[in-house]
Amino acid sequence: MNKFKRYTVTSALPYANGPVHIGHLAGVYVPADIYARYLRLKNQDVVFIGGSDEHGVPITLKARKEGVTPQQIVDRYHEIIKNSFKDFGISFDIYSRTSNKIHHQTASDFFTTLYNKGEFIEKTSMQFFDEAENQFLADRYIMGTCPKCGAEDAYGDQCEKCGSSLSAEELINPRSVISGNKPILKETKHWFLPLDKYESELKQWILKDHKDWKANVYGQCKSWLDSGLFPRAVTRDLDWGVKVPLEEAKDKVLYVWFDAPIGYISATRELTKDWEKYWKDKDTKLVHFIGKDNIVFHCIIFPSMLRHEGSYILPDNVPANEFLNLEGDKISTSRNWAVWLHEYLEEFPGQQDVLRYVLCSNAPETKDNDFTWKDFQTKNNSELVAIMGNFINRTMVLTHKYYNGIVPEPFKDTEYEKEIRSEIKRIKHSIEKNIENYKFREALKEVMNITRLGNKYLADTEPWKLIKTDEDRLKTVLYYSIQISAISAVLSEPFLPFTAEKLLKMLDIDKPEWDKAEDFDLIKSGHKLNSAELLFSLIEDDKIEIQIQKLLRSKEMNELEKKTVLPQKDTISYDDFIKQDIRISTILEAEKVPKADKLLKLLVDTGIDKRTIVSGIAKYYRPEEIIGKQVCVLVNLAPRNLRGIESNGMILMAEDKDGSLKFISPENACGNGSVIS
RNA sequence: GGCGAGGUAGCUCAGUUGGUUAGAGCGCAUGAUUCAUAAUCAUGAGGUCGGCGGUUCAACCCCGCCUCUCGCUACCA
Repeated sequence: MNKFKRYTVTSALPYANGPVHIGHLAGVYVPADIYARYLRLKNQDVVFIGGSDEHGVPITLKARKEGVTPQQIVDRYHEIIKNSFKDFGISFDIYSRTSNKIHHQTASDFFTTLYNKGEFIEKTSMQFFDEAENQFLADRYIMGTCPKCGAEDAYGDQCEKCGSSLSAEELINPRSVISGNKPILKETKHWFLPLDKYESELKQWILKDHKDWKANVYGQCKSWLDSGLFPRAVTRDLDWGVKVPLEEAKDKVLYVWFDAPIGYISATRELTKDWEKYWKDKDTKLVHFIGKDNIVFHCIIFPSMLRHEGSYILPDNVPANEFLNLEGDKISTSRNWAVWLHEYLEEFPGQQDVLRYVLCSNAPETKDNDFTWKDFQTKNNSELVAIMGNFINRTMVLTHKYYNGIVPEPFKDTEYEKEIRSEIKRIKHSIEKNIENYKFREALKEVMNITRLGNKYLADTEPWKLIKTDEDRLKTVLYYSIQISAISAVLSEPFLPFTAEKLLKMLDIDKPEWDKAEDFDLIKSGHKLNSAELLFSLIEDDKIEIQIQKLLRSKEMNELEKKTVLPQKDTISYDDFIKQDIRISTILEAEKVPKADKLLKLLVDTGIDKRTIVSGIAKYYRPEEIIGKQVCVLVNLAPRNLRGIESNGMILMAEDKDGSLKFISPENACGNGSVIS
């Protein structure tokens, strides 16, 4: 680890449109914090950077919906996020935000440098423009009728009714979300980062030079690189964000993914005048902690920006984690299926380390993992309390009972003490090696092995018997137990900072350096220990039950949500209705469309003719079970090519709230071609 | 369908360049123990290492096919 003179550690910027939950913590902030705390204990020069990502369209939409400004939205969540991180002990050297002036300046300068070097390519295209509001409309700002399902409230990028991804030009009767007016198409110019040109250097840098990256990270990069990169727009027609520093683009802002990672740099600038050595010196090790959804930005796009700006170093590693699930289901903000950090801090006051411990020991380092409250309780009660808390308590109580809390003078080491010394040394090196390789789960296990070793030591030497038989031996055993306690305070600090602090206070010593934590003289003989307190407390069933009930309520709310029906559509005339020609038809043949997950190719007898229809029902019906079934078919729908097969009509389906589809069939057999009206 | 990551004891996970009886923690069972928040310590039960085939003297590890989970992506009217 001596290859580098200093470290720049960044953690993904949380998006300031909601609070932080355990998924964010387990994936990014807990590991990043452990890493940063460890480096500090090793007396390394380290900056640990965080901040809120405050730009982008979703924030402007949320603001509009609530009738407030985007700034008010981000102010609100920035405060919540920042405070909860602080209370949770995430030890940022700075937690900044991208709506800061210094960030706007930094991002703007960054763009200018790339612009002046001629890195960008410029492209002009037609985009929707709201004349009344005098602004271009992002895809999310346009609504219209979905060309695929006819839903009237499809967005410019996606129809939420049918799930199709769309481009704004496809919408029928597009309207501006802002004014309701019909937008016009207007020419607009944008700047693109030519990732395609960087392909070969990226291949060299990642695929050849960084085989050491985690399998999931390396694999995903390889996948992107192998399938070919394309230029990516770095500007948008919006008014919330960092203004593009060009006269001809004064109504445009930088695309949020372009400005957000620059936020790491801005925050460092805000932190120290010396910021450049953390970003531009070859002797600095840059590490980005992120979740797997961010791999492409941090491994491909941001490094390309850094490299071509010219003066920056590239990340040495990007240890991305997978996702954490909650009680078997995906964590979801919109479904309120989450454990929110700010709520945890209120409901489990003073128990930050329990959550830190559970999230680290079960961190999704190699694959998605599951957080359950039962597991949370077990890990607290039978690991933190029973192993670590218990050993400390035993040591404290014995010392107070036999020597009034005064650390005794050791008599003579036996083979056992020599073993203890070498085992502690091994554990310490193992923790170091694992942290340096981003294996925090394994490192934490070794931390627990320290007090596990202590418990065994006490059981084997039986100091409660020695008091009657061999006091010299007793003094040695207690001395060693106290040293083990002090060592565990140091080596557990990155993982359990609150506990470490409490323990040091009990032992009444200052925080020693990491490298001293293999010497057995952190506390001198004759030193007086403070009174014993419990490091951890048992968590009873009722406390866990409350949390489980809380989640069940979320589930019930979601069920209720499912039962709410869509509002009635606008009134239509009878003439509108009878334009649709719906007939009873019988399915004659059915087969899966190759290379498509959802499609079945059907031959149906409509009474009028026998025709082919392609339908997206493969997830709900198997071909063989639907042959002979009577269904309703919209027969006069314009034909459409799907996967190269012409589909002549549409099978009418009932769609449940969970998205599952069911046929509409006549109660009794009915002649093919019967009209439905 | 394509790509990526996974599928190892009841649960959560390790398994280094293929080499004799596959490991850990928790949980479980039995025994020991009392300094300790019934916590601790010892011992043990429990796995055809997702399935099939191949390479090899030898495969959890390499190759092929299949299957399940997660993510990205394509296809639903």
